[in-house]
Amino acid sequence: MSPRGREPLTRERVLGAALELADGGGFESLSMRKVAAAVGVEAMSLYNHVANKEDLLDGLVDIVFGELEAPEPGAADWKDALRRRAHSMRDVLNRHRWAVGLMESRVAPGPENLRFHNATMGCLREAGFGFREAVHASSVLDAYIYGFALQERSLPFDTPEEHGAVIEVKQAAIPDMTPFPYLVEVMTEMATAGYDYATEFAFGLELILAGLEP
Amino acid sequence: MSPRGREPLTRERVLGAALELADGGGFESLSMRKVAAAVGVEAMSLYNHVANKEDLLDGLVDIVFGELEAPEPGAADWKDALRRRAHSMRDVLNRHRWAVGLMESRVAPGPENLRFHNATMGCLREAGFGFREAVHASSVLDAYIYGFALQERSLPFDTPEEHGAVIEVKQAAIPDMTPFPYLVEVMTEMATAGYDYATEFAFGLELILAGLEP
DNA sequence: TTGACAACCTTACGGCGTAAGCGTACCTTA
DNA sequence: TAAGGTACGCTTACGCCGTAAGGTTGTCAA
Repeated sequence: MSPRGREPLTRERVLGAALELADGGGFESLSMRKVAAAVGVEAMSLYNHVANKEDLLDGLVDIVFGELEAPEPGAADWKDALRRRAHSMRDVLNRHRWAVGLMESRVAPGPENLRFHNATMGCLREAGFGFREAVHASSVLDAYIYGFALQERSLPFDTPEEHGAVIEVKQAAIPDMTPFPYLVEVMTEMATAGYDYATEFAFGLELILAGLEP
Repeated sequence: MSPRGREPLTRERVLGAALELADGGGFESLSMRKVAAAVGVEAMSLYNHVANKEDLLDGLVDIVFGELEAPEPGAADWKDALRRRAHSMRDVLNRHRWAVGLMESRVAPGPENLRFHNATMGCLREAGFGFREAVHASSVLDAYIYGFALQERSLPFDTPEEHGAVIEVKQAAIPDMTPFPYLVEVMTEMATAGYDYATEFAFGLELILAGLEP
């Protein structure tokens, strides 16, 4: 039980506060001191619940893995299962943009990580993919999904209006665009017609799914 | 001219030293003080040649863009031009693994960045792709390439022998793998047969290229 | 000769991750 | 009830980090 009435600090509370700070946009400035302040404690007290900052990040990444919709091994429509898996990953990675580069780079994979990858391989194997083919399929899908999330993360605007404004600023900052006529075309076209990431994502995803067969 | 005979420090020398440190594996611990020491100067002296650390990173990223093989607008075989572009990107991103997450996230794109993207769009437009289709094509290709590089970067081994060793360690660290039979299959299979990134990359690339037509 | 300027310097500030060790409230066992 | 152990919070301190402020010095143009 907790001393002095305050409800007890746990690893879950620490990770929850860190997740909130990271999602709030302050991932690159996320620090042990700020997490500690968010849970009303001094920095060093966190070390009773996480081994170090790396361990804290491992915990965050596994929470994100837990939010992903794992495909069901043995699903009737394996292609649709993979489609829904992909859209789930894009949604989740957009909620937690800081996580994009970290998902597959943890040395110590957490339980949700294992669960998710096991389900993906299971779905492919049960759909009739051979072992090598299943690895190929998950590799190309994940590369595309993470790569798309990476590109989507790096654009500093969300609405089409912001989009246009940013492009104008960028164009103004570059002294002479005449050597790059094809880029000028992209920028003017996008400034007027906007850009829809969801459509773009679906295009590439369907292209890849169409090329996959057991 | 330089005082005291020592050849003058330039932005290029600063970026060169920083690139060497980053490629040497110390990107996450790259600091202004270390770059300064590498060029025989105090940290604050760097600020005569770069605005700040962000500007230094912008410079590094543009150097990497400069190493990429840009496709030629109007190439006879546009598909092969894109294929060579993709392999060039994988090669370069493997030489500069720290750059993977940074390439498309710079607020201020450098001249080599502009040159490369202009060439890519030009190659697609001249191959007969409509404007929207060209954007689709470059989006799916780049997402795949960057995503693949991201996954390749995060694996902490290079040779098949190291690969096996790492897998054994990982498997030993996880208490009970029985809930994840499909993962066990992957790990044992890979430990014996190894894993070839080049083949894996080519598989996905050809799948995507096969699905692209003007 | 003078004065401006560029390039390198020292100093200092606030923030970082975390090692070391202290204090106190609680639980177990005698 | 008393004694000892343990869990969990705390303070302090170290060596890093990026960079603001401003000093020094060697080289030029006027």
